[in-house]
Amino acid sequence: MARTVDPEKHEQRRLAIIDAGLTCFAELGYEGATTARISRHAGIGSGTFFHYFPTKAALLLAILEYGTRETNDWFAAQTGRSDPAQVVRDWVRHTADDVGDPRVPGFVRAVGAVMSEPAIAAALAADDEAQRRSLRIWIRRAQQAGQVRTDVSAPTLTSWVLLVLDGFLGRLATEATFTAAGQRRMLLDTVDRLLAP
Amino acid sequence: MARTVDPEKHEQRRLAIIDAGLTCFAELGYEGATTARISRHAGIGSGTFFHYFPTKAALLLAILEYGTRETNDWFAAQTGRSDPAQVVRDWVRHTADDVGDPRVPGFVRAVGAVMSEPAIAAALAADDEAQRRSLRIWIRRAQQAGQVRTDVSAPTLTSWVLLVLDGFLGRLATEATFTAAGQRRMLLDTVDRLLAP
Amino acid sequence: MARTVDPEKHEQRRLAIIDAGLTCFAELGYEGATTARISRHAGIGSGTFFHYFPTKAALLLAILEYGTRETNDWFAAQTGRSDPAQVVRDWVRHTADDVGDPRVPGFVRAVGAVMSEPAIAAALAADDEAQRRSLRIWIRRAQQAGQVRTDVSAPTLTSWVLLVLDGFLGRLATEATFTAAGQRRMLLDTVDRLLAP
Amino acid sequence: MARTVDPEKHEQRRLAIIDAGLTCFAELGYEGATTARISRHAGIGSGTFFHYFPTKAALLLAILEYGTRETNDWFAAQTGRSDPAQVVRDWVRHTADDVGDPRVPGFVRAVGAVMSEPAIAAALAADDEAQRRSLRIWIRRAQQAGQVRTDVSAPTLTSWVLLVLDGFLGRLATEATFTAAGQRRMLLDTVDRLLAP
DNA sequence: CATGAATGAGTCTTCATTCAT
DNA sequence: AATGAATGAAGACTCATTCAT
Repeated sequence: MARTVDPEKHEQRRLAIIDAGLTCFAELGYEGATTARISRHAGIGSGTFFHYFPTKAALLLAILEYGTRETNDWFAAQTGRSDPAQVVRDWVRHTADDVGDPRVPGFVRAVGAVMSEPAIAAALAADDEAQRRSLRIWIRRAQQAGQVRTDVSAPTLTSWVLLVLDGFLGRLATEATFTAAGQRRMLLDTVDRLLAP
Repeated sequence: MARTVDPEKHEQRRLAIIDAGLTCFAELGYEGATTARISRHAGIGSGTFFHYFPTKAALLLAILEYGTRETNDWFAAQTGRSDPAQVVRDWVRHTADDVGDPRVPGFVRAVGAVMSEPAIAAALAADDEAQRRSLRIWIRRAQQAGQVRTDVSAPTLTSWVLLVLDGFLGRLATEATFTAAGQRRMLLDTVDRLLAP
Repeated sequence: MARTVDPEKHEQRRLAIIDAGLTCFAELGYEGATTARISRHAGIGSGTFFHYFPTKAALLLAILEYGTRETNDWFAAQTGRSDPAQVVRDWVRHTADDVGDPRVPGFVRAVGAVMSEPAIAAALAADDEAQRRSLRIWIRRAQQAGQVRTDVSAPTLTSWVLLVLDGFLGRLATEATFTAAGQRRMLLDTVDRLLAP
Repeated sequence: MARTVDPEKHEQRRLAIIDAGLTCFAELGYEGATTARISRHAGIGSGTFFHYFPTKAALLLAILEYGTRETNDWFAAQTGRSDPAQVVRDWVRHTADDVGDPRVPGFVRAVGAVMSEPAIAAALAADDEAQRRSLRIWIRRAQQAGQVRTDVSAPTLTSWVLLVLDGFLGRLATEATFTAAGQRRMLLDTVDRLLAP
């Protein structure tokens, strides 16, 4: 009996749709990116889309979860490292690399507009929470190691590191001359200044 | 011949629509905020909206221009001051006050997603440019006065101050516990650290 | 006690609106001609329109009735003439002159599209009937005088004269090179051929 | 991979919409015929309409082009005939048959009012030009064969034959007692009189 | 499973008409 | 009487989602 489903091909297509969604959302915004256009971009029929995602919002959710998982994976890989301040710096660097993908800033802006949907707001919050939780751990350790200022609580410092990364993303989307590569050193310097004891 | 227009009432209503637009855009996003809902919120009929703004996009533009004008007015009022670093700090404080209006962060996110419309993208760029141009002048003066570091060019420093303010706005929208009032001191401290020689 | 109404001015304005309506309907079609535009064209406020005509359709009706009255007046002025065939020819010539006004063909086309409104269909029928009734009398007399063929009934011949005039109007609207002045002689010749015994 | 399109059914439906459009435009005028009503008449959903025609104007255009193509086909089928005057008469008869469809006069009137749309004006002009061009050829041949008068140029005679046909259509729409069948003989006689040397 | 045609709810926008001044 | 701001009903068109093939 032949397998009618090829799980590998299925996953491949799923990723193709996620990729197309990232691109289209970034270029056109959430509402501007029609399921038909995303489907065409992914090389599938307009009805096939709904074999992979029950709704358009579900695709957005999947993209967000994908990002959350990557965050978790990255931090999981740092387990056991001994220089906490360096882990924080590495995370900043890692994020700066991620947003080298020119679609990311556009995507983030696109998503910002759909927070009326509770499911999406929840996913965004979960994504943020994932970053904050992991990062906070290392910041606290860095404080305990005397590498980072202690006049401000670890949760607050964490928010401020994320704040700088958020702003970094925003500038990339706003100023044409502001590039991830060109401003990377300044980014690290700014975070250092923010955290310096 | 009786005058049928009461210019005062007209301006009042125009402002009411702008206010309703700000609220609705912030809560529902640009696409989510229907003209019908904005009209209801402003207490006018659905057709009346179009007596004040020819299109929905024009309302958004008007809100943006309103903000740009306020920026220009604020900087115009600083002319002649002698402590440039203090002007920069005052601007940061002023911005922090503005975003005390809880609608502002939501609005900014909402708008970020509509950059497909060239007219809106242009208005956003103009708004950003207005801030950057004025702020840069004072930052340069602060550099010349030795109040601010000179290892980074004034335009870049300007971008980074705006980056912090952008990120500040973003955090307000993302983290429920992150409030403008509570983080105001930290904001000023961060900008000080960013600019310190 | 001052007269608040100046009947002369009132009639003047009424005619101005009728004229503006003729122009706008001709240029833009019935639906395309908004009451606002007609009012502006007539030099009055958009609300004033409705002091003179209760609805937009009523304006169209008034224009049609104006034409009907002119037709009746013209025929009334021919009473007592002794050469019936010449009266018919004069009517044709008179009509050709009327449609020299370049708005007339456009207006007729515009009106053709609104026959769904029963009131307008009735007015158009009345206008046509007015022409047919008067013209038929003279055609019958011309038959009795042996000036016009008798193998076809007077009512039918009347319809065919009107048919040629209708077609004349249509060509003016369709062919740019077909002008009232240039085709006038041909028009009379064609009617002569149509009626020749 | 299953074919999801049945081209036959697609064409069938397209024709159903064209037919419904013809009926609705004729009865209600261009503006009066809403896409919703046309869709209901064609037995399809209101959104389906736009799978077949991108705009309402495009439907009108399609109907007009359909007529133009029929005209061209008819004349193409006459190639090689030896009695040019008879071809002209046949064309007149053919047209009279076409307008036996009681929707045609209404449709023509309806369309006359939409000449503000340049695309539609162009299609109407193209349709007229198609008729004129083909008809002119045969009229010129008839002149050369001595069957038709030569005191008037072929283009002008062509316009006048079309004028009579236009007027015929108009009368059908205006006078209830004027029928295509009843006036057919008179139509041919009138054209004969118009063209007689 | 894949497809794309079909659907209709929902959007922005227009405009005849009303009415307070 | 004149004005033009206000109104809301209605229309063209879009698009997420369904379903027969």
